[in-house]
Amino acid sequence: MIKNHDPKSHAWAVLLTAHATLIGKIEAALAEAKLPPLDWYDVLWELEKAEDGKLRMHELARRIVLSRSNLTRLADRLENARLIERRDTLHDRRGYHCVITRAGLAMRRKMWPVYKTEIERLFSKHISADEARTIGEALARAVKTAREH
Amino acid sequence: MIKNHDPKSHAWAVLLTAHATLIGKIEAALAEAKLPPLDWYDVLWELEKAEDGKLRMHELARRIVLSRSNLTRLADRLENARLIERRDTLHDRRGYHCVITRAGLAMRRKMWPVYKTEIERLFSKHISADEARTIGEALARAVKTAREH
DNA sequence: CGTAGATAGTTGCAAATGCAACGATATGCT
DNA sequence: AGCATATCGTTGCATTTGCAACTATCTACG
Repeated sequence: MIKNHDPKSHAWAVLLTAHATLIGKIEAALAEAKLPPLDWYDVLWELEKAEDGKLRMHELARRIVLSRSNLTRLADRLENARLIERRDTLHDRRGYHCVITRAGLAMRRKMWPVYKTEIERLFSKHISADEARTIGEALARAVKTAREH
Repeated sequence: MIKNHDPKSHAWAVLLTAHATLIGKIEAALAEAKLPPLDWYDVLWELEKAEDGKLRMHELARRIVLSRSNLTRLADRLENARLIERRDTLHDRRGYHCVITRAGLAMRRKMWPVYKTEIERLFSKHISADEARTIGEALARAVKTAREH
């Protein structure tokens, strides 16, 4: 099979359509299961992984790759749903800690099987472990340098 | 370096952050250059590639992975900017052809160098041709099967 | 033919997003 | 100490998105 595209542009193009297609399916599966959108999962999971289940707003925004103002409102929604709380920080009165609640932990746990099933069905099933390693390493390099500056 | 993540979940996670990070930078570069957002590029490019520079709405939506209703409004914006036109189809009075205009071709050509530079700077520069092939093939497989059903 | 159901595309409305501006606090420099 | 500057997070506003409902047309089938 002959491709008249250079492999890098092709990879980029496919990355975009893969992202759009798979995210669409995953959001649909979550909605179908009456669960919140993927955004919420990301927040909950980052908090759960973090020391003491808490992070500063700006740090959380950085980790889930979201603008600050958008995180403010995403956090509002999660706080309304009692899945996280905002607590004053001790040493910087400008900011807050986002803290995951017990209900937040439970929700994350409830979302995971649905999410996981979709990742496997749509993604993992179709790629080998070697390919996965290649993808992970290559993209991690790109992200790393994109972030540095 | 030891990872305690399986390579596939890791690849998925990195894919998401890479997408978010790089798209953010690319949109910023386009805005900086006073050019329209990436969406517009996708529409223009699909039309330009298509036979006679035209496609049915639903086909265009499918190719750029966008819901129909969102395409309706994206097309409205492009039509207002005179970059595309909607023309009645001969054989199906329900639908239209989206046709790229001369100005649309020019705009696509104007956006490309900016887009291309960013793809290279943020993506291509950091991956080898082999890695690119692996990424392209693996993700294409995933997209293909995700679309089939 | 005529009707039932599918398909094309648009629209209304509620929710989410992006951007710039803002108040508050922290930091650095003289 | 005192002032300029940077950072933290939020807010207002205009734009974009997502979903369901809707009109119009097409297709299939009795």
